[in-house]
Amino acid sequence: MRDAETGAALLAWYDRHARVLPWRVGPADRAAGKRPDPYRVWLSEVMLQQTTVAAVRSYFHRFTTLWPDVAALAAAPDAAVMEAWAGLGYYARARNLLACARAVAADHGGVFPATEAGLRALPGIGPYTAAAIAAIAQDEPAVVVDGNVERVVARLFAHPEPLPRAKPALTALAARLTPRHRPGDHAQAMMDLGATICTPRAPACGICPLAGFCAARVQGMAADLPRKSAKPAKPTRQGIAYVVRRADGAVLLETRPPKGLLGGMPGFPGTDWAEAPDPAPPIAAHWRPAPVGVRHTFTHFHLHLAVHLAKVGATAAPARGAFVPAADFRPAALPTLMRKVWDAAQVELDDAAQSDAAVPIARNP
DNA sequence: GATGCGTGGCT
DNA sequence: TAGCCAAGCAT
Repeated sequence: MRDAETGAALLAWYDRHARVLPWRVGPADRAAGKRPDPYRVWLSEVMLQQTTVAAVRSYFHRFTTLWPDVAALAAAPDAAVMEAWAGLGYYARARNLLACARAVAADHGGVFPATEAGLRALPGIGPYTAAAIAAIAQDEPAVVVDGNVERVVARLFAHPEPLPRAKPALTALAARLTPRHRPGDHAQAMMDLGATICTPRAPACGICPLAGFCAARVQGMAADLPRKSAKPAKPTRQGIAYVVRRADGAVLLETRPPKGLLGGMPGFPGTDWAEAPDPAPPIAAHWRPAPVGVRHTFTHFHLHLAVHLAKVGATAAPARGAFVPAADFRPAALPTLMRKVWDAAQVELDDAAQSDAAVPIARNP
C-alpha cells in the first residue's frame, strides 16, 4: 500500500504550510524538542469542538490571560468561567471544562494524564479530544478522527458509505495513515488539510499534496464525499421573553437550570419554548410588547421570541429570578440569544436603532 | 445509535 | 435566503 508514502507527503506539506495558531509550538521550538503545553492543547481542543478557529481565537486568548494554567482555572468561580465562555455556545463544554480542571488539580496533582485512556476518563474529553491531546501534547501515536479527518480519508479511499454509519470504517482507514513518528503533527496536518484544501465544498484538489494518492479524485467524486444521511427538518418554536427594569436600573435575570439548553447561563425569564407557549410573567407589572422580536436558530429548532417590557418599583418582588444591579449587569455575559433579547428591548420605538438581531414582530409568524 | 446541545460564516 | 457547516460530547 501507499499509506506510508501518503503520510510522508502530508507531513512534508505540513512542514511548509502549517497554520500559525496560538496553541501551537512554532517550527523552531518544535525542532528543538519543545512540546506544546497540555493545558493549552486541552483548552483549545475543547473550544474547537464544533467551533471554527476564527470564533475560538479571542476566547482562547481571554482564557489563557485570565487563567494561565490548569490550577488557576480550577480555582476560578463557576460564574466567571461561564461569563468568559458566553457567546461561544455549547455551554456544557464550559461546565465540563471547569469540572475537568478541578479533577486534574485534585486527583492528578495538577498534571494531565499521560495516556489517551486516562484523558478519556475526564469530563468533556471524548474519543477525539483524548486522542488529539495524546498525539499533540504527548507524542502518542493516537488515531485522531474529527470531521476533517473523516472527510479526508473518505476521499483518499473513496469510501462511499454515508456518515455517521461510516465512522468506524473511516477510523480504521485513518489508523492506517497514522505514523509512530510525529503523530501530533500528522493529526494537525490532516485537520489543516481538511480545513484549507480538502474542504467540504469545492475542494482545491489542484493544489492538494495528496492528489496523487486520492481515489476519489481519480473517480471525479471528491466533492461528493463523504456522503451523509439526511437530517430531520428543524421545527419552529415560539415564546415570550420578559425584560424587567427596576426604577434604580436593576435588571431581572435568572440562572437557567444547570443542564439542558443554555444550561447554567444567565437569561431573561420567559415562557417555555413550544408551538403554543404558556404565558406566565415573572412579576406583576404593566406589560407592553417591544416593537421588535428575536429570531434565533439552535442546533435542532428555530425560535421566534416576542419581547415584553415592564418597569417596576423599588419594592417589587419577582416570582422568578433576581434583580441584578445596573452596575453589575453586562450584556456580554449573556448567551447570544439573551443578548439579542436585550438588544430588542433597547429598540423601543426608534426604528433607526434596530440592531441586526432585532426584527419586526410582524415578520414572526 | 439517536438525540440534544450554540453560534457565526458562507453560499 | 435558508440551509449547511465547523478541530464532538453526554446520555
